[in-house]
Amino acid sequence: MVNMTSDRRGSRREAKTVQILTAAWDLARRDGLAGISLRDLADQVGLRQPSLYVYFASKNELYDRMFTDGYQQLLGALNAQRVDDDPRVALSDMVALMVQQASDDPVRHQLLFQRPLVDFEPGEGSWSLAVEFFDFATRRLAGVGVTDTADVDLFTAVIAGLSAQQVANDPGGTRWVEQADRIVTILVDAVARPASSPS
Amino acid sequence: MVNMTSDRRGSRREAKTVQILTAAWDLARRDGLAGISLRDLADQVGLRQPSLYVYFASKNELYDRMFTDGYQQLLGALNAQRVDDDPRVALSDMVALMVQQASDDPVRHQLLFQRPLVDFEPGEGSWSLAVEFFDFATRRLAGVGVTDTADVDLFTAVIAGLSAQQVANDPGGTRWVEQADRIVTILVDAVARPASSPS
DNA sequence: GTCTATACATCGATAGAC
DNA sequence: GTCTATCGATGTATAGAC
Repeated sequence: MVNMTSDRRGSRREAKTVQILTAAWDLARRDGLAGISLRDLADQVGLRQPSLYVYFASKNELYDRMFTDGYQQLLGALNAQRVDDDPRVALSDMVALMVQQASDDPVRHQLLFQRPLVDFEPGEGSWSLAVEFFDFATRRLAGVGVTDTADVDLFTAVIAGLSAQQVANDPGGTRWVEQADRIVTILVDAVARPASSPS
Repeated sequence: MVNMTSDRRGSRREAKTVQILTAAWDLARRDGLAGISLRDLADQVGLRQPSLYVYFASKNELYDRMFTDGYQQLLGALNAQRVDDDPRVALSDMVALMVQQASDDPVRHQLLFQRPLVDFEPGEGSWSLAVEFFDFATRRLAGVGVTDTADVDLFTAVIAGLSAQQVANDPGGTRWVEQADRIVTILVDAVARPASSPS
């Protein structure tokens, strides 16, 4: 029993799958995630609509592949970023990068962090990447001493808020990206010494 | 020329319109905003699908009415809230109320503050209510001395973030609502005395 | 693996009788 | 103002030939 999907003969199939996935992201950026039509998608990759079912068992499976693909892209960007020696700067860099990523690809941000598709629920395997991402962020927060749930909630809200405003009111820009360092500094200071106790 | 829409004979029509609007919100909460079907909507109000066109010229006009209706609801809640003498507390109260409102009705929050419908663009008249809301928030921020664009951006991001997290991760709860007062205090303090200048 | 053909459902919107 | 009937488009998915 050879593994048919990972040996040499599977490469063509994988390449086509990647091509379809890329076209799906393009269509989602144009028509919205829910607006992806399998006919349009097939046209984009030089296939007839029913032929897509050779590569994906259903539209839901397509969304699932996009979901994992999106997290892989995001984790790739995070891991490619240099980690500053100062944990606070490292956290600020991560927050700025995440807001920047949301600004660069609002549709991906929407699929990963909002719940824009009523019928779509990510499969079990897909969640592992989301967990991996969450662990990454948790470690960065722990680096500056933020471990309490309430404190973590503050930071997740700030990241979500900067991203949401960036996407909704300055798509492609940096208006809220530029606020990342400032607000992280403010929050870290405030959480580090809880009450307003002047030294 | 009498005004047919506001005299006594118009009341039946207005009542039916309100009934349809209420049913539309219910359907949106069940199937999502984009998932509203005019056939389902007609069923809910005891009409046949084509009869809805007596009250709304198109599905887009229905969304437009929901948009203005949503802002009226939100402004109503804000105006009904007691205004604390302390401007900082008044601001905190507003932020907490907005996050609570988002938690109570995520679909309304989605329609008013995100852009979930690709084809829908609010009509001119509808934006006036959005402006009215924005002015309301601006005045509260000015009360604590926040007028610079960058500072205002910080607060709008925080409100958006608390709401987004509340809706996505604790719908119907108060986990992020409870963070409103704390983060407003932190931000007001930080913005009021910009640098970290110990007294 | 790709195709043609098609089933089957649902949608928004319009025409015209009553 | 409400209805029946229907149009025309679009959607996912399947059957079966090649």
